[in-house]
Amino acid sequence: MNNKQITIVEVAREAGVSIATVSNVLNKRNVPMAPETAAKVEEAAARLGYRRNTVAASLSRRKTNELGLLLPGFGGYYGQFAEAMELTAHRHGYHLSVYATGSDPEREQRHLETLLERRVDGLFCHGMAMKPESVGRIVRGGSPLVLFNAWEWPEDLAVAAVNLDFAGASAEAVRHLVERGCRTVYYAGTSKALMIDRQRRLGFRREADRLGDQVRTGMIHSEAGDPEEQVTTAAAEALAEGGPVGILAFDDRMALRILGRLLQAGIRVPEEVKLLGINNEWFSAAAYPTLTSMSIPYEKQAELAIHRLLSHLGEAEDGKDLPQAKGEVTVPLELTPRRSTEA
Amino acid sequence: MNNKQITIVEVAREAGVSIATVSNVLNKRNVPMAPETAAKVEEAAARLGYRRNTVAASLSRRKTNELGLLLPGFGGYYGQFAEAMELTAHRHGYHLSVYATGSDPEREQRHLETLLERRVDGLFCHGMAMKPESVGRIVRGGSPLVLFNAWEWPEDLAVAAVNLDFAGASAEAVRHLVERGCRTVYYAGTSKALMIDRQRRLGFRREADRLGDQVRTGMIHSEAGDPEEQVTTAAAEALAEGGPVGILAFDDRMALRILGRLLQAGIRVPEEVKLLGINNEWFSAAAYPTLTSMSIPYEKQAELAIHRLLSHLGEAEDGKDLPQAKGEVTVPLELTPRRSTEA
DNA sequence: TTGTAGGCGTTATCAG
DNA sequence: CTGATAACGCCTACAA
Repeated sequence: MNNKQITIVEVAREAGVSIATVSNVLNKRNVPMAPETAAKVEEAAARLGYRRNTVAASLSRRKTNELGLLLPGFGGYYGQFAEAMELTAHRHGYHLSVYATGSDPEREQRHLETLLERRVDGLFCHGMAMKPESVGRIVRGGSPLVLFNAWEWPEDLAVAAVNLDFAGASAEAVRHLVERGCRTVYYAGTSKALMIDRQRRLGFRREADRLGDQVRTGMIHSEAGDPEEQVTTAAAEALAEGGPVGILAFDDRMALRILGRLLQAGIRVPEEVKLLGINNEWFSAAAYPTLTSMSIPYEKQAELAIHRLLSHLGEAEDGKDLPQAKGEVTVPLELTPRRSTEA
Repeated sequence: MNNKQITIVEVAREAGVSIATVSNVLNKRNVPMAPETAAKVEEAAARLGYRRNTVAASLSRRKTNELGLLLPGFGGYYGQFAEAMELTAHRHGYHLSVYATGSDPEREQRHLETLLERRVDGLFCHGMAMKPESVGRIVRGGSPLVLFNAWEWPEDLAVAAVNLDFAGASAEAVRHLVERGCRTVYYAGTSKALMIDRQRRLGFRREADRLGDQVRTGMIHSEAGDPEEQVTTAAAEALAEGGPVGILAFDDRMALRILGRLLQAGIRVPEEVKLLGINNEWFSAAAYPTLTSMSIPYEKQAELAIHRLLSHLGEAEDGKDLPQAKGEVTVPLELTPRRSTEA
């Protein structure tokens, strides 16, 4: 930070007006004013190379116009989502800063506390690593919080929650596989402790139950070892009793890894095994064969979240008339069929 | 921002001391003090739920302890890099905020201006979309700037530049392919206008020249159409005159796409075509066959950059004795051999 | 239409 | 060791 900072005081002196006038001109406030006065100020500011000091402004206005977003990481889905959030926030006049926690409770806590101390106007958290009670203790009385994919979280902790409908997506995926002729369908997940995995299992199970004995199902999780390995073996065995076999992977990354195993085992996709993932990342269209996936409506998610936060701040732009402005919303994914599940 | 904020004034009243004392104990400043006074303050702060207001502190200290990082996006390499930067910054007592520009000059400019107005203590930019003159005009007199992968940029604009040695990596890749028996080697790039692509071409060409007629080379760019398509056709033709053929892709993403095309065309990797990318992203180890790549020393890059910035701020932690603390550094990549280039 | 003055919440300098 | 008090740079009634 420069020591010889130019302030509105200098600009005022240079322009021969008062600091209030400078402030008004520079912030384009609609106070009546002689055009020449404004011009004088503009020119003086430009000549001096004046740059607004937001920290002073924030302190004075008790508002920072800054938002914070906490994510487990920047890669894949999260990165895409962060960009959508950034854009949406800006469209509403806010600046969004993004941080990664690496799913580490300590890093998460540090970021939370720092942002609260910075008095951000709002906070978005995706996949919290900390326990609800700890979050509550930290966040209480601070900036409002909007959560993502927070099923089973206490209502009063956040002003809203925006959840992706992973359960619905899983169900749709199962249907898709069965419609394509799969008599056996596997879900290859990660840890059963992960909430996003639980949601997928839930939808998978629900649809399996609905389908009854039209289809045999199996669920694989990482607690029992390498899921890619397991599902490949399982699929190979099931194949012996008649195919094709369907596999729903936790996400596209896992789908890609499974694809590698299948090819390595000499199993043909989609002829013998049909495979699909979730997230629709770029490589799903690049892989060979291309991977069917469930895509995520990033813009919608972001718009929903920011709208809720702003409406909480009392800045709802009506007109839009989005669903109820607090509580929990569920956002559906969309099936994007590709070669890996073709008939 | 809450209206009924608890300030050190209330804490001071509650503890029955002055605000100066509160400030001292809360910031653990090493002023001599009665332990009981400190305890009283701590307790009062806890009881009242006091939370430090960094914006006021920043204004007063003329220092924010905040750093900003601008990236084209959050995905892949950039995301990994951002995480390393965040961690490194924290290790040095700073908080790093990350922003994506989408390689859009306007978004980039907005972020730059916002961060400058926020008086961040330092700024990191990776792959600027704006022209040097514009950046100079905006940044002048503001927070110090460290650039990444900024070849041919004016010296005085930034306090330092940390560049990846893509030229060297390309050269090493060519050598690797030739050693593995490739008599024809292609570089599949993107736009020739992209600086990071130019660097790769440079190294590729240099090594090709050095090798003389030991090897035939070809360079492909997106200006002439789909590079994945082109390189696949070219490789198929070259194959007719004897293989194996080597392909160095612009990055792992392109390598994965090319891999898909090759497999689709029935070309065997690595038997007929040997393929390698740059960045060593996660999927390079997941693809089938696994992809050879050049990995990036994220931590080193981050440490170098932050160290330079801090040393510019006069906070160099000596001892370390890193190379000269300003100007340009070049960071080498490291070959990570995998199946796709095996003999 | 423009100027004055009192915050905003902390830090830091000096006396006591 | 502790407590006033003047910055820090800007905003915003309220006055002129």
